[in-house]
Amino acid sequence: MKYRNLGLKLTPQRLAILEYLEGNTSHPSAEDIYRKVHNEFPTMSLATVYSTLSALKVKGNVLELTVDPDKKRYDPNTNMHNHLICIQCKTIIDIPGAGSVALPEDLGQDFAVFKSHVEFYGLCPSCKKKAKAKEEDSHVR
Amino acid sequence: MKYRNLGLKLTPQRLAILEYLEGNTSHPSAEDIYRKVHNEFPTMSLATVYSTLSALKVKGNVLELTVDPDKKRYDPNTNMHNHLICIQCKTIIDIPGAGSVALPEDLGQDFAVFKSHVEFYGLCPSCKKKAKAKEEDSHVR
DNA sequence: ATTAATGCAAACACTTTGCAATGGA
DNA sequence: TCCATTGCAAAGTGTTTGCATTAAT
Repeated sequence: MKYRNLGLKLTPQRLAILEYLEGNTSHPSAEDIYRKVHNEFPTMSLATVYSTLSALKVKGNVLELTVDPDKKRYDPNTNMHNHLICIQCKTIIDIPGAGSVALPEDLGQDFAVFKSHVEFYGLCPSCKKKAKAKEEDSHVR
Repeated sequence: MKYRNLGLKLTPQRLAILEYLEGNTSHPSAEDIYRKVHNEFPTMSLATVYSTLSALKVKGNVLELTVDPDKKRYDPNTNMHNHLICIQCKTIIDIPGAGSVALPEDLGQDFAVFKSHVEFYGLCPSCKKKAKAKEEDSHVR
């Protein structure tokens, strides 16, 4: 099975969390994960979610995002990518972008940069469409 | 006086906070601000710090940063700039960078981007120097 | 005189911890 | 069997809120 080599004991709880996370691009919080997995697994506790996330983070199988001012979000996509935060609906959307952004030239010597992460603040496709429709509507009136 | 046009009542507490923030590049947390200002102003309460920060944020005089996983940090520099988080000493350092980073070309139509913020993860000048010294030391041994 | 701001304490939200019981390896 | 993991509850942070008092305008 695909999770065999994680170096973690594969409890049913962990499998349920891993399955929920697999390919998930919704950047769920611990609470989000708990709610979902709790359905199929009523005995699951929130502490277990936190402990599993912590273990996965250490193993490098999950990224802890600090894009939400209220709570940590988790991302099973550990490949380098960026995020757009929709200022309207607050959705967090993956934005491809492999290479690390470069520091301004004159600073390159002073710092060592290992990775970078870009937060775009704007409108997601859905909210952009709505805003455009609203704007056109106001022209007609 | 320079804070007259904020549209806020200028209480001594607020003046003390504004003065502490003026030109400050340390990205302090609410607690940091409280501790400092509490010295010269023993009656100052933490709730007042939070309420003042909230008012300043609304007025656009302070930025609330979400770069620290543990707490919010505040930045009186509201001009567009980026940040480097030193993975060694955890310091947050301003990195110039005016223009908004561009989205990947093929996504430009779907999204609307108003601003962007780059987080660089690496070593600050001081920690880079230390790391280099240590490395050279190990060559000699 | 009005009305917003203060300070305190209580409430809240998120996350971590201690520990006995459980169950993978 | 052994030791990591679970679930629960309690505790720990950071932040917000309610409210009577105070003070800026």
